[in-house]
Amino acid sequence: MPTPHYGQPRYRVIAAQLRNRIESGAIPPGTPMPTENALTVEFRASRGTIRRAIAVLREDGLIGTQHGRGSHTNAMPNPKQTTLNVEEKRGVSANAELASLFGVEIGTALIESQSVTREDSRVIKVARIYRLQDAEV
Amino acid sequence: MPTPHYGQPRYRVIAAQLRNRIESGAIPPGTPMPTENALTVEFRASRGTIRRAIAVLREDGLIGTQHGRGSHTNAMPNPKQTTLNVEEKRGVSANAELASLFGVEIGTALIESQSVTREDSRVIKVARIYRLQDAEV
DNA sequence: AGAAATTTGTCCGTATGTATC
DNA sequence: AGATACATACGGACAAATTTC
Repeated sequence: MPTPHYGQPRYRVIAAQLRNRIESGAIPPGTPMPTENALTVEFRASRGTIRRAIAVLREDGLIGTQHGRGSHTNAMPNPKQTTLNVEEKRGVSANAELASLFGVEIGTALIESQSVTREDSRVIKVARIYRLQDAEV
Repeated sequence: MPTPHYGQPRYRVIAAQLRNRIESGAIPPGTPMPTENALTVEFRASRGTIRRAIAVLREDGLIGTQHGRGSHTNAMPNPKQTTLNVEEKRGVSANAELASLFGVEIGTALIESQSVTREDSRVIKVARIYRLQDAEV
């Protein structure tokens, strides 16, 4: 068979279909994936191509694979929806503690960038990062 | 030829040797890597094995590859050495601002975890992450 | 501009090694 | 021990992007 890969290569097309099955819930979290052999039959693709497709899903964290056992869908790390952040920058003066850490005088100008993480609109984490003003992003 | 991969598979051994060449400066940043064909000759390995070794280096960010052109070593993003962190946790009381963000009363106990990033022993970044006490890690 | 050569990308088939059941 | 399933490796073929002539 020739090897024309118009647009998307086969392994990506197969990966997309498998991804669909997982994200749609057809293969629930924690359940085993079909074996490589079964997939070669279903998609009429060589084992190498199937393995590449599986590798894509593994890199994306959708499945895990164990030697001799097989692949299984992962329990999604974020079943709760909308864990997003917003960021905000402002200038602050170094207090005694920060001044000591940075090795500068008290009152030196710092940049504080704050990001807030929410889980279902509830704030669960606030991160503040302090840098000297001269630092390149 | 048989395919015994005692300990490390061939593609990892080859990747390690190439990595050495890059990190030692034998192949300076920004210069082209040997072609896949040249590497198959040098290491007496199949092209597939060579390609896997190259993929390892690419995933590690040491090289870049372009279709039809070849691979080239990357300019290291951090020529400065020792960008490391230390972490430290302590309990704090929510001030007005944090209390407002978390939607709790002023004075509520929070956990502050602080990490300090240094570049050549100089502090360049201080990050503070605040969470509620009930949060799971 | 166009053809040829070079180089990486995809795919197949097969064989063997290694871990698990 | 045997069967099953994933891991590594080889060789060959063709596709696609780039460079060279």
